Amino acid sequence: MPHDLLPLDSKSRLPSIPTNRNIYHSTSHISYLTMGRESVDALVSRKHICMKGCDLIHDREESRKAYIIYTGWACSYRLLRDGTRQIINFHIPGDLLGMRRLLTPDCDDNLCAITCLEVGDIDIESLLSALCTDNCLAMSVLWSAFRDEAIVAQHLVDIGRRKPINRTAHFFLELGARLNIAGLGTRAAYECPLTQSLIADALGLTAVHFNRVLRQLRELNAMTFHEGRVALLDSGKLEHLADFDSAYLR
Amino acid sequence: MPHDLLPLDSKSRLPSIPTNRNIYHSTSHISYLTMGRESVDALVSRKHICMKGCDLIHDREESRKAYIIYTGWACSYRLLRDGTRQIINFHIPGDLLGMRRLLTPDCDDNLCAITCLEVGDIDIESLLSALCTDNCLAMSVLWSAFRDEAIVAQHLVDIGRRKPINRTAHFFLELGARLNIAGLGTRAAYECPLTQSLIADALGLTAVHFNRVLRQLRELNAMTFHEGRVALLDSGKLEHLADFDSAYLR
DNA sequence: CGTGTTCTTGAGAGTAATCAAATAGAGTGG
DNA sequence: CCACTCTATTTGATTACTCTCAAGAACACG
Repeated sequence: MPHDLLPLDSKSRLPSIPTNRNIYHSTSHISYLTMGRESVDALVSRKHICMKGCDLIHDREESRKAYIIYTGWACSYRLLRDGTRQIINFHIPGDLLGMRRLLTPDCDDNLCAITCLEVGDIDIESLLSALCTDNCLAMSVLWSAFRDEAIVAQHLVDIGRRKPINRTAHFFLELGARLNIAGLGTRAAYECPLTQSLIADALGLTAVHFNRVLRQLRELNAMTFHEGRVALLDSGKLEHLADFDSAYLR
Repeated sequence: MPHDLLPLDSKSRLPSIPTNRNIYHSTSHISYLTMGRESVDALVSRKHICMKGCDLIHDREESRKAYIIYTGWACSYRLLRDGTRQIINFHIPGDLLGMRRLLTPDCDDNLCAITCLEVGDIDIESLLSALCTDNCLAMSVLWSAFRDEAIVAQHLVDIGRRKPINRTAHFFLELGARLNIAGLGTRAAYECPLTQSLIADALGLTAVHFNRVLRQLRELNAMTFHEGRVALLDSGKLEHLADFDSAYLR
């Protein structure tokens, strides 16, 4: 057993979980996801295609637009002075992008298309005025903001306190759960157009070391990531490594 | 010169910053901070005191309250199965707490009082109904959510890609800037009731190593942290170490 | 068939964690 | 006031891990 594997019995330290939790949750999940979507779609002024590798929003550039992804993957990231990059979040179809520019238009995040991207453009001015009259929309945007914050906070915990192998297991489980909610992929496998280098930059590792971690996971028969396809061979093992619970995604 | 100091000339890689940025920003800052505050205060059903070390919100417990801090410090954190802790954010007077429970009531974050805390209780149900009628309030809550997300994202970049000394410099600058906005502390010094252990848990370091980093900063004559007081001896040096820009806090 | 990118593996260096122990301070009760 | 306890801080020595550098393999693309 590798050193990084947490002992199973330490699970007992977790506080017990109220049984009504999931019921409460699945209802709020469905309503927030669906109720705002129509209002958002109504705001889309035009669709456009963004080629792979292009920045949707570039560092500090004043932008009067937000976006919703129809197809393709994107990521938000920040570049440091020493040339390294930290990826803050990956974005998949259905995600709202650039909402933070609504109120703080000069935030530092860059937004980049990982694959060729089909997005709907949302004009910030009309979004702002729509927020004032459409409560469904406001709640939906608020919900999306809280969800993003939850994902980033989870990501922070991952990088700050988990070892690379646990971090990596968590990453692939979270991504799988998100794709599942978006109707992409199955419980056992999904398409993932990210390079090892991109994921390493999200996990705070070097690409070289991330590659070694992937090998460890492969040798444990826990999962594989090959040619843009993730196969979750043993979700139980992965969930144990990752200490994973998908509740925060809903 | 220590190895961790970034060369000054690498600054040139940063894209240029539009000149109108600060003007735009200071206006939006003032309006969002003030305009929602009255609406929030109107929602406070009662004040209460939370003793140092007590949890305001405990892991997964169903809570129907959010809070606003009047005096004292708190932190949101998550515990891992192996007993380690990651602090997600520190909270100072004026901050809204537990807003995420509004829409996702079972999130994992714990909220703990670091000092004796004086908070205003906000009932989630009345907040939800108020949001539907009061646009000032809705914008204020949204603004607070985006700001929290920005802080956490910044924190993520810090932990993921910056070395401990740069991370630490960034932490103390950010904290100083936030306290300044809240009307606490000066540009050169501020009171900070956190222990080294707490800060280490926020920065993803061990307390031992954080202590060594503090010594490095002291030996550089950049800053000191002693007996609950932070002195920023050389902000220029610190800002250079941290690559810091406070725009995201406004 | 070359060119560039991504992936993979090895070897060595440097950094942060761990383990251990001493010091300093705050608070308590005799 | 002083011994005692508990926590926080400080320092040293050692270990383990992750990064860096380097180079080869696999693959896509024009």
